[in-house]
Amino acid sequence: MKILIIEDEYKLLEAIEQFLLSEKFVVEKATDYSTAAQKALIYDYDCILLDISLPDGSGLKILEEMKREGKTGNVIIISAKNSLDDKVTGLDLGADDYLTKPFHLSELYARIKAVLRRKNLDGSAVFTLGNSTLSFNERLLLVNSIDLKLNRKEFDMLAFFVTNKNRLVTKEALAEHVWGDSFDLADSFDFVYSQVKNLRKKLKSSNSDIAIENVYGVGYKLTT
Amino acid sequence: MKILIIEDEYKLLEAIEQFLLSEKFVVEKATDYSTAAQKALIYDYDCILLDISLPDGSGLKILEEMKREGKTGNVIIISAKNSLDDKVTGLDLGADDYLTKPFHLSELYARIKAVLRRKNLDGSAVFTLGNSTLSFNERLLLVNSIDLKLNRKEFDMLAFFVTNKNRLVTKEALAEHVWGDSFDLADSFDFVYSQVKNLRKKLKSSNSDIAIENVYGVGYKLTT
DNA sequence: CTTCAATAATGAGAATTTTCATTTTAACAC
DNA sequence: GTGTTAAAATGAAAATTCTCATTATTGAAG
Repeated sequence: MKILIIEDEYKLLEAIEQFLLSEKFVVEKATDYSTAAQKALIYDYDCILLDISLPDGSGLKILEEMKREGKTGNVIIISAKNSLDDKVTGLDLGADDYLTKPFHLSELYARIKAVLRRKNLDGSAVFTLGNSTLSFNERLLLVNSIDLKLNRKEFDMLAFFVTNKNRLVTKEALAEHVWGDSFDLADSFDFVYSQVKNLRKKLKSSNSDIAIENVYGVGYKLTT
Repeated sequence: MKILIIEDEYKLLEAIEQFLLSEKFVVEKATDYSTAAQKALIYDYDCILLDISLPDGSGLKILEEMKREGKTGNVIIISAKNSLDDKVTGLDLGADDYLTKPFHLSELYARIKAVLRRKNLDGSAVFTLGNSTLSFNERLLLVNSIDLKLNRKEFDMLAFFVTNKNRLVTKEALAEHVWGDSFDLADSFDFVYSQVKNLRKKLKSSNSDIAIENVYGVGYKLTT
Protein backbone atom coordinates (compact mmCIF):
# COMPACT_ATOMS: atom_id res chain seq x y z
CA MET A 1 0.00 0.00 0.00
CA LYS A 2 1.53 3.26 -1.12
CA ILE A 3 0.53 6.58 0.31
CA LEU A 4 1.47 10.11 -0.68
CA ILE A 5 1.43 12.79 1.98
CA ILE A 6 1.19 16.39 0.81
CA GLU A 7 1.73 18.59 3.83
CA ASP A 8 3.90 21.61 4.49
CA GLU A 9 3.84 21.48 8.28
CA TYR A 10 7.00 19.58 9.03
CA LYS A 11 6.16 18.11 12.42
CA LEU A 12 2.75 16.89 11.35
CA LEU A 13 4.24 15.41 8.20
CA GLU A 14 6.81 13.55 10.27
CA ALA A 15 4.23 12.28 12.73
CA ILE A 16 2.01 10.94 9.97
CA GLU A 17 4.92 9.37 8.18
CA GLN A 18 6.20 7.61 11.29
CA PHE A 19 2.78 6.27 12.03
CA LEU A 20 2.10 5.02 8.52
CA LEU A 21 5.53 3.41 8.30
CA SER A 22 4.83 1.57 11.53
CA GLU A 23 1.66 0.30 9.88
CA LYS A 24 3.84 -1.00 7.06
CA PHE A 25 2.67 1.40 4.40
CA VAL A 26 5.03 2.67 1.77
CA VAL A 27 5.18 6.42 2.18
CA GLU A 28 6.12 9.28 -0.12
CA LYS A 29 6.13 12.90 0.88
CA ALA A 30 5.76 16.25 -0.81
CA THR A 31 5.97 19.59 0.91
CA ASP A 32 5.69 21.97 -2.00
CA TYR A 33 3.35 22.46 -4.90
CA SER A 34 5.50 21.35 -7.80
CA THR A 35 6.73 18.12 -6.19
CA ALA A 36 3.25 17.33 -5.01
CA ALA A 37 1.59 17.97 -8.35
CA GLN A 38 4.19 15.98 -10.20
CA LYS A 39 3.91 12.96 -7.93
CA ALA A 40 0.15 13.03 -7.60
CA LEU A 41 -0.40 13.30 -11.34
CA ILE A 42 2.28 10.95 -12.64
CA TYR A 43 2.42 8.10 -10.16
CA ASP A 44 -0.24 5.81 -8.75
CA TYR A 45 -0.95 5.81 -5.05
CA ASP A 46 -3.42 3.80 -3.06
CA CYS A 47 -4.23 6.88 -1.09
CA ILE A 48 -3.23 10.54 -1.10
CA LEU A 49 -3.36 12.74 2.00
CA LEU A 50 -3.70 16.29 0.81
CA ASP A 51 -3.43 19.37 2.94
CA ILE A 52 -5.40 21.88 0.93
CA SER A 53 -4.78 24.73 3.29
CA LEU A 54 -1.23 25.27 2.14
CA PRO A 55 0.01 28.86 2.52
CA ASP A 56 -0.51 29.66 -1.14
CA GLY A 57 -3.70 27.66 -1.48
CA SER A 58 -2.11 25.37 -4.02
CA GLY A 59 -3.63 22.31 -2.41
CA LEU A 60 -6.94 22.96 -4.06
CA LYS A 61 -5.18 23.50 -7.36
CA ILE A 62 -3.66 20.04 -7.16
CA LEU A 63 -7.04 18.55 -6.48
CA GLU A 64 -8.50 20.36 -9.48
CA GLU A 65 -5.81 19.05 -11.76
CA MET A 66 -6.29 15.56 -10.42
CA LYS A 67 -9.99 15.71 -11.13
CA ARG A 68 -9.27 16.88 -14.66
CA GLU A 69 -7.08 13.81 -15.14
CA GLY A 70 -9.67 11.55 -13.56
CA LYS A 71 -7.29 10.65 -10.77
CA THR A 72 -9.54 11.05 -7.77
CA GLY A 73 -11.37 8.73 -5.43
CA ASN A 74 -8.46 8.04 -3.15
CA VAL A 75 -7.81 11.51 -1.79
CA ILE A 76 -8.29 12.42 1.85
CA ILE A 77 -8.25 16.13 2.48
CA ILE A 78 -6.56 17.49 5.55
CA SER A 79 -7.58 20.97 6.52
CA ALA A 80 -6.86 23.36 9.35
CA LYS A 81 -9.81 24.09 11.60
CA ASN A 82 -9.53 27.80 11.11
CA SER A 83 -9.44 27.71 7.34
CA LEU A 84 -12.57 28.65 5.45
CA ASP A 85 -14.99 25.85 4.96
CA ASP A 86 -13.55 24.13 1.89
CA LYS A 87 -15.23 20.92 2.83
CA VAL A 88 -17.92 21.26 0.19
CA THR A 89 -15.45 22.49 -2.40
CA GLY A 90 -13.10 19.63 -1.64
CA LEU A 91 -15.61 16.87 -1.80
CA ASP A 92 -17.04 18.54 -4.88
CA LEU A 93 -13.68 18.21 -6.55
CA GLY A 94 -13.70 14.46 -6.00
CA ALA A 95 -12.00 14.09 -2.65
CA ASP A 96 -12.99 10.94 -0.87
CA ASP A 97 -12.93 12.12 2.69
CA TYR A 98 -12.24 15.15 4.81
CA LEU A 99 -10.33 15.46 8.06
CA THR A 100 -10.04 18.56 10.23
CA LYS A 101 -6.86 19.37 12.11
CA PRO A 102 -5.95 18.46 14.70
CA PHE A 103 -6.92 14.82 14.56
CA HIS A 104 -5.79 11.58 16.10
CA LEU A 105 -3.75 9.32 13.90
CA SER A 106 -6.20 6.55 14.72
CA GLU A 107 -8.84 8.67 13.04
CA LEU A 108 -6.67 9.11 10.00
CA TYR A 109 -5.95 5.41 9.97
CA ALA A 110 -9.66 4.57 9.92
CA ARG A 111 -10.23 6.93 6.97
CA ILE A 112 -7.33 5.48 5.03
CA LYS A 113 -8.59 1.97 5.65
CA ALA A 114 -11.99 3.05 4.37
CA VAL A 115 -10.48 4.42 1.18
CA LEU A 116 -8.52 1.22 0.65
CA ARG A 117 -11.58 -0.90 1.35
CA ARG A 118 -13.48 0.97 -1.33
CA LYS A 119 -10.61 0.23 -3.69
CA ASN A 120 -10.73 -3.40 -2.57
CA LEU A 121 -7.11 -3.29 -1.64
CA ASP A 122 -7.66 -3.90 1.99
CA GLY A 123 -7.23 -6.67 4.43
CA SER A 124 -6.84 -9.62 2.14
CA ALA A 125 -4.11 -11.67 3.72
CA VAL A 126 -3.67 -13.60 0.50
CA PHE A 127 -2.40 -12.63 -2.93
CA THR A 128 -2.88 -14.81 -5.98
CA LEU A 129 -1.32 -14.54 -9.41
CA GLY A 130 -1.99 -17.41 -11.79
CA ASN A 131 -0.70 -20.59 -10.28
CA SER A 132 0.87 -18.83 -7.30
CA THR A 133 -0.62 -17.81 -3.97
CA LEU A 134 1.11 -15.90 -1.23
CA SER A 135 -0.34 -16.13 2.27
CA PHE A 136 0.85 -13.34 4.51
CA ASN A 137 -0.40 -14.93 7.69
CA GLU A 138 1.15 -18.31 7.10
CA ARG A 139 4.24 -16.81 5.46
CA LEU A 140 3.80 -19.31 2.69
CA LEU A 141 4.10 -19.25 -1.08
CA LEU A 142 2.13 -21.96 -2.82
CA VAL A 143 2.76 -22.69 -6.49
CA ASN A 144 0.30 -25.21 -7.89
CA SER A 145 -0.55 -25.99 -4.27
CA ILE A 146 3.03 -26.87 -3.45
CA ASP A 147 4.81 -25.03 -0.67
CA LEU A 148 7.90 -23.38 -2.13
CA LYS A 149 9.46 -23.14 1.32
CA LEU A 150 10.73 -19.61 1.02
CA ASN A 151 13.07 -18.66 3.77
CA ARG A 152 12.78 -15.54 5.84
CA LYS A 153 14.39 -12.96 3.58
CA GLU A 154 12.90 -14.43 0.44
CA PHE A 155 9.43 -14.24 1.90
CA ASP A 156 9.89 -10.71 3.24
CA MET A 157 11.10 -9.51 -0.13
CA LEU A 158 8.31 -11.17 -2.07
CA ALA A 159 5.72 -9.82 0.36
CA PHE A 160 7.10 -6.34 -0.22
CA PHE A 161 7.03 -6.77 -3.99
CA VAL A 162 3.47 -8.04 -3.84
CA THR A 163 2.19 -5.15 -1.72
CA ASN A 164 3.82 -2.91 -4.32
CA LYS A 165 2.85 -4.85 -7.42
CA ASN A 166 3.01 -2.94 -10.69
CA ARG A 167 5.11 -0.37 -8.94
CA LEU A 168 8.74 0.40 -8.98
CA VAL A 169 10.45 -0.79 -5.81
CA THR A 170 13.79 0.92 -5.34
CA LYS A 171 16.66 -1.05 -3.95
CA GLU A 172 16.83 1.41 -1.07
CA ALA A 173 13.17 0.94 -0.16
CA LEU A 174 13.55 -2.82 -0.40
CA ALA A 175 16.63 -2.89 1.80
CA GLU A 176 15.09 -0.48 4.25
CA HIS A 177 11.95 -2.55 4.54
CA VAL A 178 13.43 -6.03 4.64
CA TRP A 179 16.69 -5.36 6.46
CA GLY A 180 15.56 -2.42 8.58
CA ASP A 181 17.88 -0.85 11.11
CA SER A 182 20.87 -2.89 10.24
CA PHE A 183 20.89 -1.67 6.66
CA ASP A 184 23.42 1.03 5.99
CA LEU A 185 23.07 3.25 2.93
CA ALA A 186 26.83 3.13 2.53
CA ASP A 187 26.65 -0.61 1.91
CA SER A 188 26.71 -2.18 -1.51
CA PHE A 189 23.54 -3.93 -2.60
CA ASP A 190 25.19 -7.28 -3.02
CA PHE A 191 23.01 -8.83 -0.38
CA VAL A 192 19.92 -7.69 -2.27
CA TYR A 193 21.22 -9.12 -5.54
CA SER A 194 21.99 -12.35 -3.81
CA GLN A 195 18.56 -12.74 -2.26
CA VAL A 196 16.78 -11.70 -5.45
CA LYS A 197 18.75 -14.35 -7.25
CA ASN A 198 17.68 -17.06 -4.82
CA LEU A 199 14.06 -15.97 -4.84
CA ARG A 200 13.97 -15.95 -8.62
CA LYS A 201 15.54 -19.37 -8.74
CA LYS A 202 12.77 -20.81 -6.60
CA LEU A 203 10.09 -19.01 -8.58
CA LYS A 204 11.49 -20.16 -11.88
CA SER A 205 12.19 -23.77 -11.01
CA SER A 206 8.60 -24.13 -9.82
CA ASN A 207 7.20 -22.41 -12.94
CA SER A 208 5.55 -19.78 -10.81
CA ASP A 209 3.65 -17.08 -12.66
CA ILE A 210 5.30 -14.54 -10.43
CA ALA A 211 8.37 -12.87 -11.88
CA ILE A 212 10.49 -10.03 -10.62
CA GLU A 213 11.78 -7.68 -13.28
CA ASN A 214 14.79 -5.46 -12.92
CA VAL A 215 14.51 -1.75 -13.55
CA TYR A 216 17.98 -0.70 -14.54
CA GLY A 217 19.65 1.66 -12.14
CA VAL A 218 16.72 1.86 -9.78
CA GLY A 219 15.29 -1.35 -8.50
CA TYR A 220 12.70 -4.01 -9.24
CA LYS A 221 9.10 -4.43 -10.21
CA LEU A 222 6.57 -7.20 -9.94
CA THR A 223 4.05 -6.99 -12.76
CA THR A 224 0.65 -8.67 -12.64
CA MET B 1 13.19 3.73 27.14
CA LYS B 2 10.08 2.29 28.69
CA ILE B 3 6.77 4.08 28.65
CA LEU B 4 3.49 3.28 30.35
CA ILE B 5 0.28 4.47 28.72
CA ILE B 6 -2.78 4.76 30.92
CA GLU B 7 -5.73 5.44 28.66
CA ASP B 8 -9.20 3.96 28.38
CA GLU B 9 -10.00 5.18 24.87
CA TYR B 10 -9.02 2.22 22.78
CA LYS B 11 -8.29 3.90 19.47
CA LEU B 12 -6.19 6.64 20.98
CA LEU B 13 -4.30 4.08 23.03
CA GLU B 14 -3.55 2.09 19.90
CA ALA B 15 -2.44 5.14 17.96
CA ILE B 16 -0.05 6.24 20.67
CA GLU B 17 1.31 2.74 21.10
CA GLN B 18 1.94 2.30 17.37
CA PHE B 19 3.71 5.61 17.21
CA LEU B 20 5.89 5.01 20.23
CA LEU B 21 6.79 1.54 19.05
CA SER B 22 7.86 2.99 15.73
CA GLU B 23 10.09 5.30 17.71
CA LYS B 24 11.60 2.22 19.34
CA PHE B 25 10.23 2.77 22.79
CA VAL B 26 9.22 -0.15 24.92
CA VAL B 27 5.53 0.28 25.62
CA GLU B 28 3.21 -1.01 28.31
CA LYS B 29 -0.48 -0.30 28.49
CA ALA B 30 -3.15 -0.09 31.13
CA THR B 31 -6.81 0.65 30.50
CA ASP B 32 -8.27 0.24 33.95
CA TYR B 33 -7.56 1.60 37.40
CA SER B 34 -6.20 -1.49 39.13
CA THR B 35 -3.80 -2.48 36.37
CA ALA B 36 -2.64 1.09 35.98
CA ALA B 37 -2.09 1.67 39.70
CA GLN B 38 -0.25 -1.59 40.09
CA LYS B 39 2.10 -0.96 37.18
CA ALA B 40 2.69 2.70 37.91
CA LEU B 41 3.50 2.07 41.56
CA ILE B 42 5.48 -1.13 41.34
CA TYR B 43 7.54 -0.82 38.19
CA ASP B 44 9.90 1.88 36.94
CA TYR B 45 9.12 3.71 33.74
CA ASP B 46 11.02 6.42 31.99
CA CYS B 47 7.77 8.18 31.29
CA ILE B 48 4.10 7.65 32.12
CA LEU B 49 1.28 9.00 29.97
CA LEU B 50 -1.73 9.34 32.20
CA ASP B 51 -5.24 10.12 31.10
CA ILE B 52 -6.74 11.62 34.23
CA SER B 53 -10.16 12.07 32.73
CA LEU B 54 -11.07 8.41 32.98
CA PRO B 55 -14.80 7.69 33.38
CA ASP B 56 -14.48 7.11 37.10
CA GLY B 57 -11.93 9.84 37.67
CA SER B 58 -9.40 7.29 38.87
CA GLY B 59 -6.63 8.94 36.90
CA LEU B 60 -6.18 11.63 39.51
CA LYS B 61 -6.26 8.98 42.22
CA ILE B 62 -3.31 7.22 40.61
CA LEU B 63 -1.42 10.46 40.45
CA GLU B 64 -2.10 11.11 44.15
CA GLU B 65 -0.82 7.70 45.12
CA MET B 66 2.25 8.17 42.99
CA LYS B 67 3.01 11.45 44.68
CA ARG B 68 2.63 9.79 48.05
CA GLU B 69 5.23 7.23 46.98
CA GLY B 70 7.48 9.90 45.59
CA LYS B 71 7.19 8.45 42.11
CA THR B 72 6.52 11.55 40.07
CA GLY B 73 8.49 13.75 37.76
CA ASN B 74 8.02 11.65 34.67
CA VAL B 75 4.25 11.84 34.26
CA ILE B 76 2.59 13.55 31.33
CA ILE B 77 -1.10 14.15 31.85
CA ILE B 78 -3.47 13.68 28.98
CA SER B 79 -6.80 15.35 29.39
CA ALA B 80 -9.93 15.84 27.33
CA LYS B 81 -10.59 19.41 26.33
CA ASN B 82 -14.06 19.42 27.80
CA SER B 83 -13.02 18.13 31.19
CA LEU B 84 -12.88 20.59 34.05
CA ASP B 85 -9.61 22.38 34.39
CA ASP B 86 -7.50 19.85 36.25
CA LYS B 87 -4.36 21.37 34.87
CA VAL B 88 -3.50 23.08 38.09
CA THR B 89 -4.50 20.09 40.18
CA GLY B 90 -2.47 17.80 38.00
CA LEU B 91 0.69 19.84 38.01
CA ASP B 92 0.15 20.39 41.69
CA LEU B 93 0.26 16.65 42.21
CA GLY B 94 3.64 16.43 40.60
CA ALA B 95 2.84 15.83 36.96
CA ASP B 96 5.58 16.96 34.65
CA ASP B 97 3.58 18.16 31.72
CA TYR B 98 0.04 18.54 30.50
CA LEU B 99 -1.42 17.78 27.09
CA THR B 100 -4.95 18.56 25.94
CA LYS B 101 -6.81 16.24 23.58
CA PRO B 102 -6.78 16.08 20.70
CA PHE B 103 -3.10 16.53 20.01
CA HIS B 104 -0.65 15.59 17.32
CA LEU B 105 1.64 12.71 18.10
CA SER B 106 4.54 14.96 17.20
CA GLU B 107 3.49 17.16 20.07
CA LEU B 108 3.37 14.20 22.41
CA TYR B 109 6.75 13.11 21.16
CA ALA B 110 8.30 16.48 21.96
CA ARG B 111 6.91 16.38 25.50
CA ILE B 112 8.18 12.85 26.09
CA LYS B 113 11.60 13.84 24.84
CA ALA B 114 11.57 16.77 27.22
CA VAL B 115 10.77 14.50 30.16
CA LEU B 116 13.53 12.11 29.18
CA ARG B 117 15.97 14.96 28.73
CA ARG B 118 15.25 16.16 32.22
CA LYS B 119 15.95 12.65 33.42
CA ASN B 120 19.13 12.67 31.37
CA LEU B 121 18.05 9.55 29.58
CA ASP B 122 17.80 11.10 26.19
CA GLY B 123 19.65 11.07 23.00
CA SER B 124 22.90 9.55 24.05
CA ALA B 125 23.78 7.20 21.25
CA VAL B 126 26.37 5.57 23.45
CA PHE B 127 26.09 3.42 26.54
CA THR B 128 29.03 2.69 28.80
CA LEU B 129 29.39 0.19 31.61
CA GLY B 130 32.84 -0.21 33.10
CA ASN B 131 35.21 -1.31 30.38
CA SER B 132 32.47 -1.68 27.79
CA THR B 133 30.92 0.86 25.45
CA LEU B 134 28.06 0.27 23.07
CA SER B 135 27.64 2.70 20.18
CA PHE B 136 24.17 2.56 18.68
CA ASN B 137 25.09 4.57 15.63
CA GLU B 138 28.13 2.55 14.70
CA ARG B 139 26.55 -0.71 15.85
CA LEU B 140 29.73 -1.42 17.72
CA LEU B 141 30.60 -2.85 21.09
CA LEU B 142 34.00 -1.82 22.40
CA VAL B 143 35.54 -3.62 25.35
CA ASN B 144 38.75 -2.01 26.51
CA SER B 145 38.71 -0.16 23.18
CA ILE B 146 38.64 -3.39 21.22
CA ASP B 147 35.83 -3.99 18.78
CA LEU B 148 34.06 -7.21 19.82
CA LYS B 149 32.64 -7.58 16.30
CA LEU B 150 29.14 -8.51 17.32
CA ASN B 151 27.08 -9.76 14.48
CA ARG B 152 23.62 -8.55 13.63
CA LYS B 153 21.47 -10.49 16.07
CA GLU B 154 23.97 -10.22 18.87
CA PHE B 155 24.08 -6.45 18.53
CA ASP B 156 20.31 -6.09 18.27
CA MET B 157 19.83 -8.16 21.39
CA LEU B 158 22.44 -6.30 23.38
CA ALA B 159 21.02 -2.96 22.28
CA PHE B 160 17.63 -4.07 23.51
CA PHE B 161 19.03 -5.22 26.83
CA VAL B 162 20.87 -1.94 27.25
CA THR B 163 17.84 0.23 26.55
CA ASN B 164 16.10 -1.87 29.19
CA LYS B 165 18.92 -2.12 31.66
CA ASN B 166 17.95 -3.10 35.20
CA ARG B 167 14.63 -4.22 33.82
CA LEU B 168 13.23 -7.60 33.14
CA VAL B 169 13.20 -8.37 29.43
CA THR B 170 10.83 -11.21 28.65
CA LYS B 171 11.78 -13.72 26.01
CA GLU B 172 8.67 -12.74 24.10
CA ALA B 173 9.57 -9.05 24.10
CA LEU B 174 13.10 -9.85 23.05
CA ALA B 175 12.01 -12.10 20.21
CA GLU B 176 9.36 -9.61 19.12
CA HIS B 177 11.85 -6.77 19.04
CA VAL B 178 14.83 -8.52 17.48
CA TRP B 179 13.10 -10.97 15.14
CA GLY B 180 9.96 -8.92 14.45
CA ASP B 181 7.35 -10.14 12.03
CA SER B 182 8.90 -13.45 11.37
CA PHE B 183 8.74 -14.47 15.00
CA ASP B 184 5.90 -16.82 15.78
CA LEU B 185 4.69 -17.21 19.36
CA ALA B 186 4.19 -20.92 18.70
CA ASP B 187 7.92 -21.33 18.16
CA SER B 188 10.29 -22.58 20.78
CA PHE B 189 12.84 -20.10 22.06
CA ASP B 190 15.80 -22.16 20.98
CA PHE B 191 16.99 -19.43 18.68
CA VAL B 192 17.00 -16.98 21.57
CA TYR B 193 18.96 -19.35 23.80
CA SER B 194 21.43 -19.90 21.04
CA GLN B 195 22.02 -16.22 20.39
CA VAL B 196 22.24 -15.39 24.07
CA LYS B 197 24.83 -18.09 24.40
CA ASN B 198 26.96 -16.61 21.62
CA LEU B 199 26.60 -13.07 22.93
CA ARG B 200 27.61 -14.17 26.42
CA LYS B 201 30.57 -16.05 25.06
CA LYS B 202 31.90 -12.92 23.38
CA LEU B 203 31.23 -10.80 26.47
CA LYS B 204 32.91 -13.28 28.78
CA SER B 205 35.95 -14.04 26.68
CA SER B 206 36.65 -10.31 26.42
CA ASN B 207 36.14 -9.79 30.17
CA SER B 208 33.40 -7.29 29.47
CA ASP B 209 31.70 -5.79 32.50
CA ILE B 210 28.39 -6.38 30.80
CA ALA B 211 26.62 -9.56 31.82
CA ILE B 212 23.20 -10.87 30.98
CA GLU B 213 21.44 -12.69 33.79
CA ASN B 214 18.67 -15.15 33.32
CA VAL B 215 15.37 -14.72 35.14
CA TYR B 216 13.98 -18.18 35.43
CA GLY B 217 10.79 -18.78 33.54
CA VAL B 218 10.54 -15.24 32.21
CA GLY B 219 13.52 -13.84 30.42
CA TYR B 220 16.70 -11.91 30.99
CA LYS B 221 18.05 -8.87 32.73
CA LEU B 222 21.09 -6.67 32.30
CA THR B 223 22.12 -5.13 35.59
CA THR B 224 24.34 -2.07 35.88
C1' DC C 1 27.92 -1.17 -34.57
C1' DT C 2 31.71 -0.63 -31.08
C1' DT C 3 33.30 0.86 -26.79
C1' DC C 4 32.77 2.15 -22.23
C1' DA C 5 31.23 2.49 -17.57
C1' DA C 6 27.80 1.39 -14.46
C1' DT C 7 24.58 -1.92 -12.88
C1' DA C 8 23.08 -6.43 -12.11
C1' DA C 9 23.50 -11.54 -12.06
C1' DT C 10 25.89 -15.48 -10.78
C1' DG C 11 28.48 -19.23 -8.27
C1' DA C 12 31.12 -20.44 -4.64
C1' DG C 13 32.88 -19.86 -0.25
C1' DA C 14 32.54 -17.63 4.32
C1' DA C 15 29.96 -16.15 8.06
C1' DT C 16 25.87 -16.01 10.53
C1' DT C 17 21.77 -17.92 12.21
C1' DT C 18 18.81 -21.64 13.37
C1' DT C 19 17.72 -26.27 14.70
C1' DC C 20 18.21 -30.22 17.35
C1' DA C 21 19.73 -33.61 20.68
C1' DT C 22 21.83 -33.60 25.00
C1' DT C 23 23.22 -31.81 29.42
C1' DT C 24 22.80 -28.69 33.16
C1' DT C 25 20.32 -25.86 36.24
C1' DA C 26 16.28 -24.03 38.86
C1' DA C 27 12.14 -24.35 41.37
C1' DC C 28 9.33 -27.03 43.85
C1' DA C 29 7.26 -31.09 46.29
C1' DC C 30 8.23 -34.57 49.18
C1' DG D 1 18.49 -34.13 51.60
C1' DT D 2 16.02 -36.86 46.86
C1' DG D 3 13.12 -36.92 42.90
C1' DT D 4 10.62 -34.58 39.40
C1' DT D 5 9.60 -31.37 35.90
C1' DA D 6 10.26 -27.29 33.22
C1' DA D 7 13.53 -24.00 31.67
C1' DA D 8 17.86 -22.82 30.03
C1' DA D 9 22.55 -23.75 28.31
C1' DT D 10 25.46 -26.08 25.32
C1' DG D 11 27.87 -28.14 21.17
C1' DA D 12 27.51 -29.58 16.77
C1' DA D 13 25.16 -29.98 12.48
C1' DA D 14 22.09 -27.94 9.15
C1' DA D 15 20.25 -24.11 6.89
C1' DT D 16 20.24 -19.43 5.73
C1' DT D 17 22.36 -15.23 4.67
C1' DC D 18 26.12 -12.44 3.17
C1' DT D 19 30.47 -11.44 0.77
C1' DC D 20 33.33 -11.42 -2.91
C1' DA D 21 35.36 -12.23 -7.35
C1' DT D 22 33.84 -12.95 -11.90
C1' DT D 23 30.79 -12.61 -15.73
C1' DA D 24 26.89 -10.70 -18.18
C1' DT D 25 23.82 -7.00 -19.34
C1' DT D 26 22.26 -2.36 -19.88
C1' DG D 27 22.18 2.30 -21.63
C1' DA D 28 24.77 5.96 -23.36
C1' DA D 29 28.31 7.98 -26.30
C1' DG D 30 31.08 7.97 -30.21
